[in-house]
Amino acid sequence: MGGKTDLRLTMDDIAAAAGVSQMTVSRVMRGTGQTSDEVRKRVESAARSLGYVPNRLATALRDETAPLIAVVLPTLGNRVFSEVLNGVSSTLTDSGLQPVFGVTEYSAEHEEELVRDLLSWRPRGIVLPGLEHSDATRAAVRASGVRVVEVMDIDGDPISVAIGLSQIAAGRSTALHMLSKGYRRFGYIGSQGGRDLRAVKRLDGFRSAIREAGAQIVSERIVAEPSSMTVGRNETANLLSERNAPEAIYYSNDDLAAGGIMHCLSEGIAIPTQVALAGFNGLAFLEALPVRLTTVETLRLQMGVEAALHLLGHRDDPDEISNKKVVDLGFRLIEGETC
Amino acid sequence: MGGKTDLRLTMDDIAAAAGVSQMTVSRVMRGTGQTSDEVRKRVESAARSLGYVPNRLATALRDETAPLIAVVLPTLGNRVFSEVLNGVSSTLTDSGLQPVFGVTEYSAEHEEELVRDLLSWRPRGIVLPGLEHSDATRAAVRASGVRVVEVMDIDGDPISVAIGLSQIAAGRSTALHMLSKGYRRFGYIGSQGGRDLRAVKRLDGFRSAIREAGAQIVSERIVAEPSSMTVGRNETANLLSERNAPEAIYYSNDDLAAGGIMHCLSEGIAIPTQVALAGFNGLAFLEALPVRLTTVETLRLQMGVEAALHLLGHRDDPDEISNKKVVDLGFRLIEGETC
DNA sequence: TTGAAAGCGCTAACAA
DNA sequence: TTGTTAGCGCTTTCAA
Repeated sequence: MGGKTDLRLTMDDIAAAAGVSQMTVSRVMRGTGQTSDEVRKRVESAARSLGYVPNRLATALRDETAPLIAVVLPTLGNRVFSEVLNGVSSTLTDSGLQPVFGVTEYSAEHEEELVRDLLSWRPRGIVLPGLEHSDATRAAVRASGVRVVEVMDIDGDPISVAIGLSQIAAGRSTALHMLSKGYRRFGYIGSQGGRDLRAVKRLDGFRSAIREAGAQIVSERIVAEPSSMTVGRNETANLLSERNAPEAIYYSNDDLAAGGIMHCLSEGIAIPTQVALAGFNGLAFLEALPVRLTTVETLRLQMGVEAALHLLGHRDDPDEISNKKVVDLGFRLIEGETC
Repeated sequence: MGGKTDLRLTMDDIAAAAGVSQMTVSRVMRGTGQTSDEVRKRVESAARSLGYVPNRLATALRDETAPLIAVVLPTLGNRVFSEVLNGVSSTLTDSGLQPVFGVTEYSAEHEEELVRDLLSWRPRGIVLPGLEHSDATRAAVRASGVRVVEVMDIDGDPISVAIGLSQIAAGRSTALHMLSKGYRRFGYIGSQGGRDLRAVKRLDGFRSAIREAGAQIVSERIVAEPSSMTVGRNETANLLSERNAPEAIYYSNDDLAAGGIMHCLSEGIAIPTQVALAGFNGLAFLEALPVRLTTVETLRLQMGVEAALHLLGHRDDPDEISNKKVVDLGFRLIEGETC
């Protein structure tokens, strides 16, 4: 009971300074129960002057859950995921919850470990990217009993709630649009070495529609690197220099497609007459390009927002029987000048 | 002491299943102390089969500190900060620490509240953006005793460790380059309504060099919105349509400047003969543009990495006497084709 | 090599 | 209106 030498202040310190019990400090801090104005003022001024910061670890331990929302992201290198994170984060402001996050770099093993790590914080909820997870990951989430939302994709069987769009339908839709413009010979440019499973689904949807129409994909280039405008530009150059080059190119996302536009602008290649292009995501910067890209608009920010609202309990819970729910935010094909 | 109905497993549950004491489970989990192979195996298999997930809240409460690194960001809407976050996050992988973060939206009051919230997790360290913080924020950080790193800027007095670059020098350096090319009448385009204090410092540095040379800034346009290519494109159009339009434009960052390039490409305005442009940051996507922007390269990812390493204790501690340290990562003027 | 006791800082429940 | 007690799940200390 000697003098406190630690920097960390506890409610006991404030209690001593204010001449009340520690429990009274707790009540004043939380504004619960009845406390006389007199005492409240004494406690508040003691807390302020000593610079008391509550210890949420203790509260969380007591409550058996921490005011945290865990967010798993494939990468921070792609705007798309920082937009989802932004949606979660901004929705959490003023809710008293904090986001904790980790990045998998598109690896299922990393995801498994990361999910375990994040769950050990006893978060109020967890946001996962996509619907493909290892059995162990699924089991860990289920066993934890925390609310889960899987974002981005709805083509598959969610653990509980999925919020996103049909990636397959988005790919098909792009194909149908391009086919309607009369293109028959297609190229595809992707990145991440095929580890982005949503991109794979889009390509599947795209490919099936192309085949059904009797048209063909003459070349698919999927590089190992992350996507970027530079990669898109270089791969477009490579693709167009192949003999038997395609009339139209489908890119796995807007960054790559914008790189394609840049290549054409630099080389004086006419769009869409010499080559047609289509992207995916509808990123804001496309508006500023000299040529408007045809793309599929997705609602990344809103996915984060809706996910957070679900985890906060401001949305309907999953259906009682199946314990599952799918929220299709849809997509919109935006016809630009590139096909 | 009845049967456990909760989903949450504790070491007691594992202990019961393995027929040992809870303390033995703790030892096995952490791999400390001596445990017989026999017992270790029993405990490990019980933990695995029951799906035990440790409760870090309890450990953290006991340890008086949580294995967390708190990160404060002005916004997630700007690539620059997600790159810093990425640097922190990737450096933390395999260190056993998790990033928790929050966004201030460039508001000092939000920052104050956010910092208090984050400190209540008893993190191992905290990363703050820039050197300008309210007295209360500074006091809270100091009182908490956690390690702090301030990133992005080194023009000022750090709380402890600052890692970044001289924003003022970066602005001056750009001005000197443009002056050396013979431009005398300048324009400036910024965003965030002047709330981005690093941008303000760059402009100060730019302005002083321009004045010293006897040249002038004929127009400054600072919009309230966040920066984007679209804003840059529109504001460039506005600036160039003013009578008495400038010969050269300095933008507060690359997104805005890239928008300027797009405007010129679309309108057939020759760069740099009709108008010269310069940006700031050296973002990767610039490489893909048809016209290479003259800009100042900064090391966002590295700032995050260095900040995390400091907080992990893998870098020198601040000087014993002053308790402060400044790490100047510098910047590099990249001469493109725009001035 | 294993176990029992105490306590980290907080809050629910009960008592005064 | 205020205070006391017990305990959240771990780990440190001491004992067996």
